[in-house]
Amino acid sequence: MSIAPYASLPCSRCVARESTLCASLADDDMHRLYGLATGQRFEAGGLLLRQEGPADHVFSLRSGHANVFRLTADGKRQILAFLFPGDFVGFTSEDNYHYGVAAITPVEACRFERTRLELLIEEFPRMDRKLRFTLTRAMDASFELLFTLGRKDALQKVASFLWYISYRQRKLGQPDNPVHLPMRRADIADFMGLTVETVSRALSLLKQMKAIRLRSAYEVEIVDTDRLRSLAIIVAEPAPWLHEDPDYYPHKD
Amino acid sequence: MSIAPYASLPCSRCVARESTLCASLADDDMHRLYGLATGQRFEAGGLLLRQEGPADHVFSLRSGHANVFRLTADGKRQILAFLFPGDFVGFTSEDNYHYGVAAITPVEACRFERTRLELLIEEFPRMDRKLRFTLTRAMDASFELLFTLGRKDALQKVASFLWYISYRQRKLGQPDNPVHLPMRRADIADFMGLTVETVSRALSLLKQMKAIRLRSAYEVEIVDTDRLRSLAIIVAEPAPWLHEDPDYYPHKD
DNA sequence: CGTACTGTTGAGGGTGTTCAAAAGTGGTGG
DNA sequence: CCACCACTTTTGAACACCCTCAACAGTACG
Repeated sequence: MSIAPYASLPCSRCVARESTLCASLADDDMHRLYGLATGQRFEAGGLLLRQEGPADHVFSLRSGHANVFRLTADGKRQILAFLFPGDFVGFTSEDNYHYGVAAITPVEACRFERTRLELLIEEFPRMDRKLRFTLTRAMDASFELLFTLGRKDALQKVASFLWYISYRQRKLGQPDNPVHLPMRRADIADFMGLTVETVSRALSLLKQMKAIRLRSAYEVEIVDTDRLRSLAIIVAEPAPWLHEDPDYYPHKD
Repeated sequence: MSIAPYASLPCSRCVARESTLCASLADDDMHRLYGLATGQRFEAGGLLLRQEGPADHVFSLRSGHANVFRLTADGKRQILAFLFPGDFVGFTSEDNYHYGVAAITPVEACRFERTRLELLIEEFPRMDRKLRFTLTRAMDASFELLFTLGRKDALQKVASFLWYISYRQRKLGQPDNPVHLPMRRADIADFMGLTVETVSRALSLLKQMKAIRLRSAYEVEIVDTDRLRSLAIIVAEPAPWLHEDPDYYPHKD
């Protein structure tokens, strides 16, 4: 039985090809990973992973945006991360997810069964390494957010957020200046540990300070880059969330 | 040249033997890892890693406690994690550490050069896997902290903190009830995004509620476990409205 | 054009911070 | 052993920032 040529796989034209999971396989091996993938589409609001559900799947985003969130019984929500094309999500050390993942725009994703994926990884140790590097990046990003939540005021938080989204756009090869926000104010608020009103006020203040201009509620133009950066107290460039560039690490594979 | 028998290595009696890095090697291979290790001691306050310094080393804690912190030029500090015996620290995707690591009690640690460690890992792919699992756990813990910082009030934060330390003690095989705090109030405050005064007030309130008793400033007895747990909101209750969703997987293809 | 949802703006109140001082703790030397 | 000192913790009071509640404005969609 002959193997499907790489060029015939959707993977050959997928944004995520160079990211995380997929990037660690050579063209000739891609069909192995593709064979495990279930393509899925979600409407905005659709749930990729359910909080408290069995932790048996992993997703890789091909297009669209999603958020990783955590809810309590009393209705409080904390968004733990925003997912962009190329990101993956679902690895956890728990038996059940302690977070949910919801699409905030229409999403296309590849779903993998974790047990079968782990078997494949065992066959291709390079994947192990790649995943480790990506998780290390995720930890760096998480530290960044921890600092933001713990030690910045509302204005600094919102400035940091805009800076972060701008950065993510650039990492996807898009222009970084008109910042397009795929999420609602409520999402921004739950990400930064604020309320919608405070987020709105902070944006108005940034506008009034002439640091930004609001083309629409979801389209932000950065006018004064220095001002915004100094407000964000960016000690370090926010590490991309679960997204990998050309290997930084000293040892190539 | 003969190989040192495992029993003669300090590793055979080390707390960290079953943790992270070290656990992924068989007894007969331990000398390889040990050969890369530089034993180091730090007094309380000593710096294992310097924020902004070159990211070229990794530490594994054999004894004592440390914190991972981040400072800004204006003096604000956020503690990102507390380290216990068996923990390791130092992997990052950046060229320079965006955090520092300081001993809060006397610390014994093994220091590894990252480049040489990576070479060893390449030889023993099991280490890659083990590190990945450990990093996944670290991400879970980080998510937990993000939720705490973003969506809990002062009392809940301090309750969560006590619960966490109690948990860490249990995981080290120690009794979990008299909670011994190796860190100062300022460390707790900088971990939970509060001030020392607020931490102190929260502890006094917990004492007044008869949830805890303060044997000394650093020795906390949990009197009312249920009360403390419910304040900490440790496990998010399964949100009912999430389980009603008819189609978990909206679109198959 | 009406409806529902989302975002913005305003006013008042609560929680945590800031500033300040007292009380507790540990170490050193007389 | 006590006195003294430096440091940490606790407690108090006033203030600031963000949240809550509320009303209004903007936008999308039928």
